[in-house]
Amino acid sequence: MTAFSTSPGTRDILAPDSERWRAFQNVFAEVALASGYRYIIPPMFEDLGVFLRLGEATDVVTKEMYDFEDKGGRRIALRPEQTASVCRAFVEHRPVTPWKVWYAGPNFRYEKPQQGRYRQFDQVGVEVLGVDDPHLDAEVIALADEFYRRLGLRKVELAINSLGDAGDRQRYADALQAYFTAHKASLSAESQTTLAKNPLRVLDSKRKEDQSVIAGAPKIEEFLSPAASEHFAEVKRSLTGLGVSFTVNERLVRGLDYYRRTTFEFVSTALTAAHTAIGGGGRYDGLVEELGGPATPGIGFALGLDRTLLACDAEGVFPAPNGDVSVFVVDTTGGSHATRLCRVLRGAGISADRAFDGRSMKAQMKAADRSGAKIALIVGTNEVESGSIVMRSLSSGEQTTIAHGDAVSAVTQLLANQGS
RNA sequence: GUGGGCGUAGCUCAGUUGGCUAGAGCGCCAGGUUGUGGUCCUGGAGGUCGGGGGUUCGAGACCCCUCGUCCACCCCA
Repeated sequence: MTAFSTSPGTRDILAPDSERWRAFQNVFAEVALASGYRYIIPPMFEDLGVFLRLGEATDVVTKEMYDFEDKGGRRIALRPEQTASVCRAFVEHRPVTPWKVWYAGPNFRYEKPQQGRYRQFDQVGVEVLGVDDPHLDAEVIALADEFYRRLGLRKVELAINSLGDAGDRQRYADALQAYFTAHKASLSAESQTTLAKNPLRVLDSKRKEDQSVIAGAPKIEEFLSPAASEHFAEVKRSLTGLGVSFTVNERLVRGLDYYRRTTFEFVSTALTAAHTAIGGGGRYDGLVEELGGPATPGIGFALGLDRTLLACDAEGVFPAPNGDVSVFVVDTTGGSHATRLCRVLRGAGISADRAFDGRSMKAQMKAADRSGAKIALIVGTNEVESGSIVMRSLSSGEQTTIAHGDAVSAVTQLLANQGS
């Protein structure tokens, strides 16, 4: 019989990585909660239509959607991201604005896996609905910046841009369409294909043969309305005031069609792989409306958990937390003493483990060593007769005999001494 | 979806132009140590060589297909 393994693009996250993931999400939760964001848990699948609003020209929608028909005949899709779900939730519940939420969890995209890219991938992120103020844009960006700092990352660069309002964006897209069409012959075959679908995305091409054409392309700046232009200027002023360094990248258009005005992206310069973007986001004024809600401005970002952790590895920061127990109980009399001792210790808030199956003392000591415990409590026939326990420091090898009832206090004291 | 590399023990890998019952290190189990781990020594368990088909007297090695994985393109976190 053939054993099963995980589906392509998915994997088991085992300890200690799994504990690192939890710690990662905990740090993000702290940062978000400190800024007034509340936790939201949207469903992992929704009506396909929710995600079609991401834009008909986006690959996420056209070729990467995990969609299927459920037993009730509904068109369902596993969420490829969470922004659309949050907006749908906003329309459904109509919370008072500003509505500030944060989230963490898996998304699904049917792509070919490679480094830093999986079919099931985790993101953490925030969204704010109902606020147009450029100071919010700065707050949101600064929040991501603060999070990276808390992880210990230093080699993260922030690029920002403004795509203008819907009208600006459209006029710019038209201008790009005209420009690139005029220079079509000089573009790569891939970019020519892209041009037909979304001229903005041609700016994103990394191909060498496209660079000279891209360099001469019209700039978004010239198409921004006075309002959008002033909004962007205020975002930049606010960021500068916060001490968040950034560069303006006029070619930063990002992959999802719903972006308006402010867009931003975080890139790790410590990563050498193909995917160095570890987070990004922007404004999506108009998305709520498209989902059937009232005209509502929105902004948010999502950070890729995998990629950010890869960046952490590259910088040698944010290691996995220690998951070792404090005490390991060795019982050579059958195991019932270990059962009771573990219960007492755990009840007192001291993490404890023990061996099973009546293994030899040597084997149990080996297990104790491997457990990473600081202390071994040893109960053999001698100890049972005298009502005592041997307490051994696994680092120094020193051991003392304590009274059976003193286990918690003696262990607490020894741990305190070794803790420093 | 396209292209390339790689699939041999739990892990990392070696296996000469195809040739005995497929190896190493680490890990695991047991013993050396009749109550005590981390070092050392000895022994042991564990592999349908990703799967299927083919060539051959003979295939882990060669051919075809397939699956998986890694990397890159596309795109994105």
